[in-house]
Amino acid sequence: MPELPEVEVVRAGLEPAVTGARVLHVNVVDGRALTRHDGPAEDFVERLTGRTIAAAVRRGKFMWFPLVSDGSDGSVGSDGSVGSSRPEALVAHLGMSGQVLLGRGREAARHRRILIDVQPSGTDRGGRGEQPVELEFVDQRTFGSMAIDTMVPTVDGAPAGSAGAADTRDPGAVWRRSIPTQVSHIARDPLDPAFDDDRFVAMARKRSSGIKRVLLDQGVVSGIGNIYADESLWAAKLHFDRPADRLPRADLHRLLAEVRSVLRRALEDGGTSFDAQYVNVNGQSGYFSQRLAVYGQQGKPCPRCGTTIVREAFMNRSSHRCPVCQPAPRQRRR
DNA sequence: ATACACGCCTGCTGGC
DNA sequence: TGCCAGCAGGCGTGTA
Repeated sequence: MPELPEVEVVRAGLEPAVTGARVLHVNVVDGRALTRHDGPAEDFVERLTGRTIAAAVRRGKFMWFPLVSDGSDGSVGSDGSVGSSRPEALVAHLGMSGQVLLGRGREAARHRRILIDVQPSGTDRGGRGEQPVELEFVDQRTFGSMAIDTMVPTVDGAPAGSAGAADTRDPGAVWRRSIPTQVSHIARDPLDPAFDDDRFVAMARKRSSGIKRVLLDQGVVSGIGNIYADESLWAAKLHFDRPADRLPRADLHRLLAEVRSVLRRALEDGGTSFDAQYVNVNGQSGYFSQRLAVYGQQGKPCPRCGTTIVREAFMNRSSHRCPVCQPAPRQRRR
């Protein structure tokens, strides 16, 4: 279940391979991987083939790869677009079980959905032509997908997301301040320098639902899924069903700080893996699962107080908490 | 506007 | 031992 740290690991892994690379060939093995693409597979292939990838960007759990036309230097057109046409990007969401693997001549993964062959730029490595690289989009449950989407300017004028080295290398590029249409409704994530803490607190305090529901609402704050929601709430000593509009501002700010701490630690460990479903671009697992305090830890002692962790139903999914550190709210609603 | 159920999908697990 | 219901869960959509 890739959440922000897992997606960022993938983005960072792809960045050196795809930045400046030219798309040589596209093979849609399974059309279900294009559910986010507005058009047939042929259209996807046509609009991607021959394009050059400017960077690898991420906001929350979405990744995208701004496309420039071949030969373009990324210059700004009169309409504010990059290159000669409307700005476009290859958008990718890993869904529940998506992976992007890098390599050449690898044995085909069982749930291979899309293959993209790219020619790395190679110009910064002595000018010697590098071998083509294969991007393999693998997705067991097909909740993930790719698409070619047009981009629109960010509403706040700030960079659209995390772009690794391009954050400092290309701060002024038009694509930095453009976001794919289908990602534009997604809120910034807590690791984004342009994330507005006060705005998050204000939005949360207008919601009568439980705080966990708010954490999982990608329109309020992005990148958090069930695992990191539970971990963050445990760290902040908050029960998942505490009505968000009754939480003191200080608690929400504290929660935000814990969210960031959890996400950063998970990132350091290469993400959370329970099985082979989440891996980096080289097929390797992350190690954060060994540091989980509550998620999947039902029956085990709370790392803080020793009380047995419980698992409960919430929002048609499971929540994990310490009954002592995270007591149920006094007045349950509904 | 917000809240919430549902469908999408495959593979694993637990119960009978 | 074998089978199948239930579960895992992010996101878009539809309905209230």
